[in-house]
Amino acid sequence: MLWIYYKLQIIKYMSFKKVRDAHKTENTEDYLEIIADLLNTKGEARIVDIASKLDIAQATANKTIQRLQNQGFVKKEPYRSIFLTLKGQEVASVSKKRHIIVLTFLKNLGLDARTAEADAEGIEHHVSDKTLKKMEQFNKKN
Amino acid sequence: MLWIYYKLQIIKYMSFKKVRDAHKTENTEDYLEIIADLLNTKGEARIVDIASKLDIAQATANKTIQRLQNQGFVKKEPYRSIFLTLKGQEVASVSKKRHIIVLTFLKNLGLDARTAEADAEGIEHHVSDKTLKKMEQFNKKN
DNA sequence: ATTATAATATAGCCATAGCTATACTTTTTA
DNA sequence: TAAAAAGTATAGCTATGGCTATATTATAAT
Repeated sequence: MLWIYYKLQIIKYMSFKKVRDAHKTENTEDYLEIIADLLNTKGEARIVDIASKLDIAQATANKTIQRLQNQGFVKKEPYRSIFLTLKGQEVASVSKKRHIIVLTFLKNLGLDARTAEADAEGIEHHVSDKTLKKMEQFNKKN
Repeated sequence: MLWIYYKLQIIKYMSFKKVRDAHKTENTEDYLEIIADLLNTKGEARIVDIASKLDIAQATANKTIQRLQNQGFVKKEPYRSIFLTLKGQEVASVSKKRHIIVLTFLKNLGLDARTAEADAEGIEHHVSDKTLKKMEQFNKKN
């Protein structure tokens, strides 16, 4: 049964790359989700609000928005509010769905809203489609 | 009930900082866990092995090991193998325990070993103590 | 013992995501 | 409408974690 151990080890260490890849998209997803939220609730998304929600400096938010624009997720004119491109909308939509599934799952597991929300935020970017499905199944049962 | 929505929003957005903090320690935890593993199985931990397991260049591993040494997690002499300080051992130990709990949890949820391992790797760094306890409870039931 | 190979270290590059400080617009208010 | 406040942009800094290329050292093989 030693080979099983080694196989597991190999699988284990192959996953580090996946995690690194997830990290690259994580920030992007957070921004796009927040922008979509702001557009829905306030009607417009501005740098200040994003910075405030992420609890970062406005300069940092500004810089990231510029990157998102270069990468085609977002459109904006100087000193104006931010819009999502189609590409950006798609990412935001998928992210939001995933977020809700993970959040509901954690609540169903017995966690309070605060903890569920905090952990969901970190976990959602690292959950595969397979795991997401299992969480959905669990949610239906509960 | 609108205030509940707003409260949830506030909680939600306060958690971004926690996630960022987790990211800072994430890489450290992965390294220390791997080093502990290598010490247990091979008897020594070398840069090559770490780089290979993480699937990164040796130069990258080397640089990070230097940071870990500066931060007091690790000790090593030039061209020699790596040892964990007490501080490093503690982090590795906690990380490993957490990893096993999350991994077991995902398997109990019905996931195959490969997926469980891959997702556990990403998730483990973002799971609070409360959630970890719920996962342990779930594991005991199954 | 010398040479070849493997491992480690270093230099220098890139991108990201933070920050503060400062400049510049836009909006609000008096 | 002019001044104050708010919002945005930019410059320049830090740290991290990737990379390649190139030393340098240690180990293995001949």
